[in-house]
Amino acid sequence: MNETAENYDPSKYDRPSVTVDVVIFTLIERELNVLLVRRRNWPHEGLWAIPGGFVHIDESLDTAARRELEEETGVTDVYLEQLYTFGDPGRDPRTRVISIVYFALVRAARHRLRSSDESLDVRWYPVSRLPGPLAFDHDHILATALERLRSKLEYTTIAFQLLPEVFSILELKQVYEQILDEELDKGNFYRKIKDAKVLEETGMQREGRGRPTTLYRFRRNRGDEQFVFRWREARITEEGEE
Amino acid sequence: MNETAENYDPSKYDRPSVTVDVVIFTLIERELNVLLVRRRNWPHEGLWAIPGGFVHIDESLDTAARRELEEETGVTDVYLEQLYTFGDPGRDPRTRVISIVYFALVRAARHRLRSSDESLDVRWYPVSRLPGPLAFDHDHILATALERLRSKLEYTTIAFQLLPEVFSILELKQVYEQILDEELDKGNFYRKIKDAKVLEETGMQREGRGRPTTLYRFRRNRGDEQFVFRWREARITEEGEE
DNA sequence: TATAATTAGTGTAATTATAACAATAAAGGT
DNA sequence: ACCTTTATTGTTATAATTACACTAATTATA
Repeated sequence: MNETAENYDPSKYDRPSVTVDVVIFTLIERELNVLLVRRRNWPHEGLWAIPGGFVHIDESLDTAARRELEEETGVTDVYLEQLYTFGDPGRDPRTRVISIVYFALVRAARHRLRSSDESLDVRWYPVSRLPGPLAFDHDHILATALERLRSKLEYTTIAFQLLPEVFSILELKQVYEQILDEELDKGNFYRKIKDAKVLEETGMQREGRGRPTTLYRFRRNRGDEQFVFRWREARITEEGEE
Repeated sequence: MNETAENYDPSKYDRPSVTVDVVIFTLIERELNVLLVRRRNWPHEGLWAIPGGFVHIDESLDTAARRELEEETGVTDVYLEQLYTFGDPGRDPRTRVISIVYFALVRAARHRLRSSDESLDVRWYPVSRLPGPLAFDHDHILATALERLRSKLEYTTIAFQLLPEVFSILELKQVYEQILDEELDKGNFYRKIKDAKVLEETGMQREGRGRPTTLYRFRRNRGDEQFVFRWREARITEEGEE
């Protein structure tokens, strides 16, 4: 990198602006929702956008993402990973902006949302019912985030990050079904999850009508390390025979 | 993003420098090699580093990566994908530098390499025999790139990008073995590759001692789209029984 | 000319994974 | 008693994975 940094002349090369944006997902009423902010100013005033802001000069990218996330939702302990960096010239009509985009999963949301000076409004939208096209290239960014979420669901345990501390296996199954948009077999799901040994019994039960729901907790490895286990039950479709 | 760009004051926030670095892999004598440049100046003078440079204000990140790649190796038609963005403050002692890192696969390399003003030397190194620790956080970056390469080998066709236009199945198998660092079964490999229908016979053969080698060509989908097929034969190891 | 060497490929069978769906179990409510 | 609800286990067919043995085609060499 920067083999030429020592003879760098700021007037020779303009530096681009660098922002972090965070695609924040949560479940509301069993539906996958994304946090959007409504723009107050030009360009795209009135359109909804993915929240974000400038990277401070002395903070890491991860820290910047966590800060943005907390500023918007107030939540601190969440799953966060870097998604992709978007930097086409012209994606922002004001100036060259390079956005490092993160995606975050927050637990079932009853978070106070705070709209800032620059936004008219902040709210959750179901990903299947967005309020029209988003600002900038944010439709594209959101599509990328959804793709990553679906793909990681199949070989990691990120789904747990969308549920409360304590949950039932049926609730977990519903998360998979909602995000992958397909029905899964009850019996096979139970076995698969149990065999993966990623759950821990809480001893608690939830009662209502019917057999009481046994409640589990996600068994953390150490720190935030993701377990690796492969879900499947969605086969790769082959091209037609020849 | 940039909800605050309209009231942006350049003197209030310093802008970080933005570079693209490119981890360039190739096969030399059946071994996986990476392109490194030797630093001429402070910091880390004399150490080897991953090539890269500043993003021009009017070029996309992909374009910048391709430009860097061509400046270093002269090659133009290669597989390139964005890897990750590294931006910890302090990773470069001179100033805040955010590096968007790409990784590239080039075909068996007999490329003229050009060392620039800022580097003492440019050359390929086998990834298993690097010349000591690399400059900056480049050991970490290289490890990330290798991880991505290995992982994508298992469910995409990127391995083809390391071979010449025309190759034998056994040569392809050797690429997998070299990169995954494990032996694969000959018969199963033949079947798997043939069933995937990603190869096209060239009609050509290569003769030597033994049965003549039939030569294939990678059957492109359209453009650069990667076929998706899953290799496997490396099982996820379970934690010990309980 | 036989046979060793080398690369290419097919056969077979055990094991494991996936998928569909049927059946049983444990509660509370009516 | 039996209906409803959630939690489970059983069963079976099909498909994928793996290991390893075998056949095929050619050139080099003893």
